[in-house]
Amino acid sequence: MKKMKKTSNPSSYLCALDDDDDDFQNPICSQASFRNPISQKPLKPSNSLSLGSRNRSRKPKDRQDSIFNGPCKEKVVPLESQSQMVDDLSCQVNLGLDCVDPTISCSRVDGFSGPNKVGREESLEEMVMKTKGGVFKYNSNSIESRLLRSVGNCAPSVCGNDGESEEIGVEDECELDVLLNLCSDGDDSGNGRSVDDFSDGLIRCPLCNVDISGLSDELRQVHTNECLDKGNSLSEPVFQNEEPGIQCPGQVLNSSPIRSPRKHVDVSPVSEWLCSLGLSKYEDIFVREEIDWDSLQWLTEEDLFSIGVTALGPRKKIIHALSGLRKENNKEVDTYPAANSKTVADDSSKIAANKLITDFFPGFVAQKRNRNSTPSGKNKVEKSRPSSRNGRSAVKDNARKGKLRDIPVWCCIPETPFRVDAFKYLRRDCSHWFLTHFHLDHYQGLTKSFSHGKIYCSSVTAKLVNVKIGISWDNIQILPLNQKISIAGIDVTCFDANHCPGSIIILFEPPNGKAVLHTGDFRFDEEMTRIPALQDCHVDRLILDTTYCDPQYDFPKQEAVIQFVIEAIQAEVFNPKTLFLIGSYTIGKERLYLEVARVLRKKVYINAAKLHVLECLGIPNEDMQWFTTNEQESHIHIVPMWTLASFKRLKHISNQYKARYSLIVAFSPTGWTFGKGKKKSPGRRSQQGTIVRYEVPYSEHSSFTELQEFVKFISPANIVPSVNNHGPESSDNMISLLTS
DNA sequence: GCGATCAGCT
DNA sequence: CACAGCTGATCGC
Repeated sequence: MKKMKKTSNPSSYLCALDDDDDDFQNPICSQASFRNPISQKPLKPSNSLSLGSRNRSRKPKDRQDSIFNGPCKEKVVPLESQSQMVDDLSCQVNLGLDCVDPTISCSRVDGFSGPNKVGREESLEEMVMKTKGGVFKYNSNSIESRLLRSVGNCAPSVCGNDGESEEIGVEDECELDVLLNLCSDGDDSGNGRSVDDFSDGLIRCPLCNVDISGLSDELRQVHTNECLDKGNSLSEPVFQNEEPGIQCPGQVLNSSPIRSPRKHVDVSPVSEWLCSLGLSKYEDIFVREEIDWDSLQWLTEEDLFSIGVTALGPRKKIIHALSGLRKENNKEVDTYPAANSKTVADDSSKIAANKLITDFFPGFVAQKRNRNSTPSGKNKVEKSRPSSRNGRSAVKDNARKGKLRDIPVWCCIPETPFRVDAFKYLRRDCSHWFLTHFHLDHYQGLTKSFSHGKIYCSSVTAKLVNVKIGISWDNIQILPLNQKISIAGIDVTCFDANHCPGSIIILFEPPNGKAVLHTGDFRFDEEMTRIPALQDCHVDRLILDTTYCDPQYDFPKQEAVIQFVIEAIQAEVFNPKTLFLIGSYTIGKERLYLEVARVLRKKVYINAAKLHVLECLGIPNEDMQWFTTNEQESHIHIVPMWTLASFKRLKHISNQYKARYSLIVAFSPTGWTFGKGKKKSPGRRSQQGTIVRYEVPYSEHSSFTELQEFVKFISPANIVPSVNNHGPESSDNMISLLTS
């Protein structure tokens, strides 16, 4: 495999002292941290730390000075800032390399690996059991364990072709194929004209191929709707190629575009619906009885019995689901007046024909809007909204008209009936919803009323989805790590994304050989390059987490930052009147504070809600012991990130704890610390009175160089940035940065 | 009253 | 500028 770039070049993190007193940097610490290849040299447990055993011998004054001067003092001071530093160095704490004993193996950074580092496969059942029993090991997400388990796991990839074979006949293409290809998401996978084919700069009608570039959005819609109406008269063939969407788990997808003769009754939505209920075995019966979507609604329990669904369980399941369906249909009828039915996509019985016309230009409208919106607009899982002036009424308007928001291209997997992190765009033409991890911007739109099929995610995410949102286990399918499984006839393999607990990277391998790798949010790790499935697979489309797709974001490895935080705390931990605060998200940053606890052998305080969440992560008991919900037991508190965002809030906390603590030291772990104009240090320090805040570049997203490494490793034919993708311009920009 | 959605904010 | 949220207002049921 290729040689990884060393991001922790000591010199790159050295910088001059900040001009601003309030934003003082300690370059000494940064150097100490980055010289230390922590990933190879384990941290030393605190009980054997040499640092004056945590400064017990220091005088009170020294203590005060120490924390205000930065966390760690090194004997060797970089030349450029020595003179400025000297005044501040009032204590001789020697941290950094000197206190690291390379002979002591601290389990740490692979603390997230562990008991599950076993060289065996973990069956789906086992995973479900473990998850349900609350003992699923978080560590099983570790790269090591994952790798071990992946050995021998990955069957020869079906996508190992040269990327040129177009087995789904290009020559068989007809207008309807084109339409269906476009429906599948504007895929550029080769057969048929797709949005990417507009590279001639012209926007063409997907149906008649006439150049409609000169028309406004509205007129394009009108034009294409007219074509659609014409096309509807051929409604029968419209469904001919819809089969991929109705494949059931385990079924082998027929890659030939020429399908077996179709019945006149369209049962595909029914089949899909049955699959979503886990009752695909009754599909044949429904086909035989020619039960289409309409007649489905009228089925009674007696009918079911008479056609052969004799088992009570499935019968009840179907009846229950039908009643929900009817309710929903009534709702839809109310919400979407018949006059607008032409543009209503929310009817599974008309999957293709009634697709929103804007869906035929995936990304286009959204991109255009995004270009008009402020560049600061968060774009993750799309945040394109109409102008804020009358945004709300516009949204309402759209809802009334039955318009659905366009699904961003990075939420769709071409040639599959799958959507990824697309719960904001729920609709009934899809019943396979993948969730890469449990962060709000990825599961937004998912509520306990979800009834759109199955949610596919890791066991940790599954548990959170169940516990925190209230989704029934019936609607959740746990994806095993490093194990190729077949869903709707498409090979799917998941890998640990090294983002937050339960986060996954997903490899989709449709029968056409054009594999799609969706990273979700991820932090690249060299270990990923040793995953056989990723080594062997030719990835046609890489849907990439481009959060930090800018060379300025070249932050250090997590281990280095963890070390920095540990040292910073160590430098002051002797002082019982110091309160340490570490920021975290709902999930995320666990590795940081758990490591702090383990190395310092100090419990950290979390509130009950946080404990509840952590219990879902399958953290081993030996690690759970470091958490306490009794705040008296700890002076290291885990708090939400935004608590640390402003000194105003910190002061509020300070006041609350006036009696107990005279000093607050807060750590805000965020990659943005490395933004423009920010100092390249592992701990940007600022202070107001008795409150000290470190912004530490602890990121759970890939740095720019890591992104480059990953792209080089995957060598995809196409890249689709999933973050900060405001349209072709920004997308192309990011891609050229990555591949330069 | 409750859940969902959204704007504004950090 | 914004990781991944939170808070409060509003809306629909």
